[in-house]
Amino acid sequence: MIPVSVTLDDIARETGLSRATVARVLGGYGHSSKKARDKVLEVAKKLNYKPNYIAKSMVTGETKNIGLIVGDIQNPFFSTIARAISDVIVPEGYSLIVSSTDEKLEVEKTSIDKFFQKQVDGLILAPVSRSDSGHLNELVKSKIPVVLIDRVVDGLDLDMIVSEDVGGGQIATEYLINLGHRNIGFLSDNLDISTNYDRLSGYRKALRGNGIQGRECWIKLGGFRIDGAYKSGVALLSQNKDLTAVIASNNYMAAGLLLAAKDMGLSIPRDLSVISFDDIVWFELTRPPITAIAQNTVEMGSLAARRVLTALRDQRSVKEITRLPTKLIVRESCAKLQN
Amino acid sequence: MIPVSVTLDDIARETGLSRATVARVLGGYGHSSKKARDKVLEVAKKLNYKPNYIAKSMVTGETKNIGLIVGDIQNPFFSTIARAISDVIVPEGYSLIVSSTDEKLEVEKTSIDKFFQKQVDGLILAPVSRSDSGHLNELVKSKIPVVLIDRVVDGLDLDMIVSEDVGGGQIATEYLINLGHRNIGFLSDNLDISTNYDRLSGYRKALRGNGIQGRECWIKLGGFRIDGAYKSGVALLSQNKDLTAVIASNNYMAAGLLLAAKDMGLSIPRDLSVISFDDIVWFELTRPPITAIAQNTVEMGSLAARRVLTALRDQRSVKEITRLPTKLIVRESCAKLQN
DNA sequence: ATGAAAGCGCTAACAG
DNA sequence: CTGTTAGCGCTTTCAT
Repeated sequence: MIPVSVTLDDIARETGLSRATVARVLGGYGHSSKKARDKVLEVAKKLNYKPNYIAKSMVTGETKNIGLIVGDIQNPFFSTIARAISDVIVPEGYSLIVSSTDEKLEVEKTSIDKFFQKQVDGLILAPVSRSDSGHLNELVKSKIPVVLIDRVVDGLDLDMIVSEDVGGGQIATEYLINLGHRNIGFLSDNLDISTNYDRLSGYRKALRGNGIQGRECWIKLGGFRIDGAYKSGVALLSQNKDLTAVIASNNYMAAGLLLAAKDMGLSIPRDLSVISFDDIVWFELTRPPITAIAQNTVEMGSLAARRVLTALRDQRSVKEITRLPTKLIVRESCAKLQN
Repeated sequence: MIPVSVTLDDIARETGLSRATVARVLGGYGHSSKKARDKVLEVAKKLNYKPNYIAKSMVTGETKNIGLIVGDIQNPFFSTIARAISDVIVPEGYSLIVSSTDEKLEVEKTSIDKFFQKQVDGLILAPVSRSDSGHLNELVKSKIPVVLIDRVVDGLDLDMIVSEDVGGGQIATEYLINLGHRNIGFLSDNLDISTNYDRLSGYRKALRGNGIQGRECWIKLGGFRIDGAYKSGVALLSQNKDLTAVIASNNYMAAGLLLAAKDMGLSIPRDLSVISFDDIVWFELTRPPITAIAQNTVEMGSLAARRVLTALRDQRSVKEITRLPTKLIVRESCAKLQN
C-alpha cells in the first residue's frame, strides 16, 4: 500500500534482476527463465505494481485510446453508437474518449487536433460538414486509422460507414404518398450535415418520381437540440396549414415536432401524419407510436470499431464506404388521407 | 505537411535556439526575449508544430483526461451526465474518457484499474455497489480527485453527489397514496445500487407512515437493460393483479413497465397508475405522459466536474456529500383510485 | 535570457 | 537467458 507508484526499477532492485528482465516478464515478451519469472511476478504482486501506460505510450507510440467525435453524446443515436464501439474495443484493451461538437465546425477542428495531440490510436468521427472538408484532408494522410460514421464527405479517401439515407428518405416519402398524402413537410437541420442533405434528396426524389410539385416552404431547416427543433416545428406547422404529413430528419426533430403538434392541439395521425428517422425505444411508447425509418445504429458503431481495430493490426489501406440498409418500421403515426 | 510529427528539437534546430528556450516560449513559462519568442512562434507555425501530450504527461504527471465510469453510457440519464461533465471540463483543456460497467462489480474494478494506469487526472464514478466497497478504499487514498455520483457508498471519505433518493421515493409513494392507492408495486433492480435501495426505502417509509401493510411480492427486482425490465414488468403485473399503481425505479424500468403494460392490454392510468424516477423528454410524449420524480441530472454532472477541477487546482481535502433535491413532475399517468 | 543536462517509466536493440 | 544502454518528447533545475 505505498502511495507513490511502484516502477519496474523498484521490482528490479527488490529481485536483484535487471530492469530489462523484469520488463520482459511483465511485458510478456522476449525470453525469461521460470525462476526469474516467478520471482518477478511474486514481487510485482507484493508491491502491487501497476504498469504506467503513459511511459509505455511514450515509447510504443500507442495509447490504447480511441477517439470518438460526434454532434452530441447525449443524443441517443450517438450514445448507442458509443456503447457499441465501447463493447468492441474495451475487450481489446482500448478505452473510448469522447467529444461533442454541437455540430460546430470549429469545435470539430479543435477536437480532432486535441485527439491527435493526445495520440489516440484511432479516430471515429461523425463529420459536421459534407462540403467543408479541408481539415479532413489531414486525416487522410494520418498514420492512424480514421473512420467516418453516419455522414459522408465527398472525395475523401477514408473509411465511411453510413446509412442508406437517400433511400430512407425516399421510402419514408413514398410511404406517405401511398397513403394519399401530397402536401408533405420536411423538418430538418443544417444541410451541411450529409444525413440531412441525403434524406432531403430522397424526399425530393420521391416527390418528383410521383409527379408531385413540392414547395420550398414545406421544408423547414434549423433546430439546435430539441428546443430548437420545437421552434422549427411550430414555425413549419403554423406557416403551412396545408400540410397533412411531416417527415422528421432524426429523433431530435421528431421530439420537437411532436411537442409542437401537441402544443398546437394537433392530433396525430388524425390531423397530421408523422414519420421520423432513427428508431429509439420511446417511439414505441409515444402517443401514438411513431412510424420510423430505422437505422442499424449498433452495427454502425461496432463496424466502425472493428474497422479501426483491423486497420491497427493489418495496416490495411483500402478504404471503403459501407451503406447500411434502413428499414421502415410501421407504427401508428401515419394515417390514410381522407378526401 | 510533413507526415511525421515535428518536435521541439526540430524547431530548436531551425531557429538555432536551444530546446529549452523553445520549450519555454511554446510552453508559456519562464523567460524569453521577444526576439526569440517571435522566431520560435514563426517557425512553429511554419512547421505546423503540435505538442505531444504524452511526452508532456510523462514529465508533468498530468494527462488532461478525466475518467467517467457509469452503468451504461447509452442510458439517457448517464449520457446527460456525460455531456454536462464534458461541457465543464473541455473548456479547461480536459477530455472525457468513458466506460460502462453494465453494473458489474468486476467490470467496475478493472475499469478503475485501467483508468488509473492510464493516469487520468480525475475520476467520476457511479459505483455499482453500496456495500462491496473494498476496492474503493484505494480511491480514498489516491492522490487524484475522485467523486462519486448518483450513488452513495457508506463510510467512504469521498465526495459524493447524489439525489435525495429516499425523499424521492417517499414523495412518489405518498402522491399515489393521496390518490387513494393502497396496493402499490415497486419495479426496480439490484438493491446493491444505492439509488434503488434508497428509493425503495422511501417507498417503504411512506407506506409505513400511512399505515399501509405492504407485501413483499409487490416489489420486483432485477431487470438488466430495457428488455430485462420488460420481463420483470410482465412478471410483476401478472403475478399481482391486485396492484393499482407501480413505481419504476428509473427510466429503463419505466420503459420496460410501459412496454409490459401495453402488451398486457393494461391502459394507463385507467387500469394502472405509473410513476417513474428520472425525467427524460420522452416522458412528455408517451401515452400517457409519465408523471415522474425528476432529478437534476445536469447539475449532478457539472457539479461533479467542477468538484474535480477545484480539487485539481486547490488540493482541497474536505470531502462532502451533496444531495440534490428531486421534484415531482405531475403528468397524466396517475389516476385517482375509484372504489 | 538562454543553454546543458538530467530524467519521467518504459521498450528494444545489442552484447554477452 | 540476462544485463547494458540508448532513447521516446518534453519539462525543469542549474549554470552561464
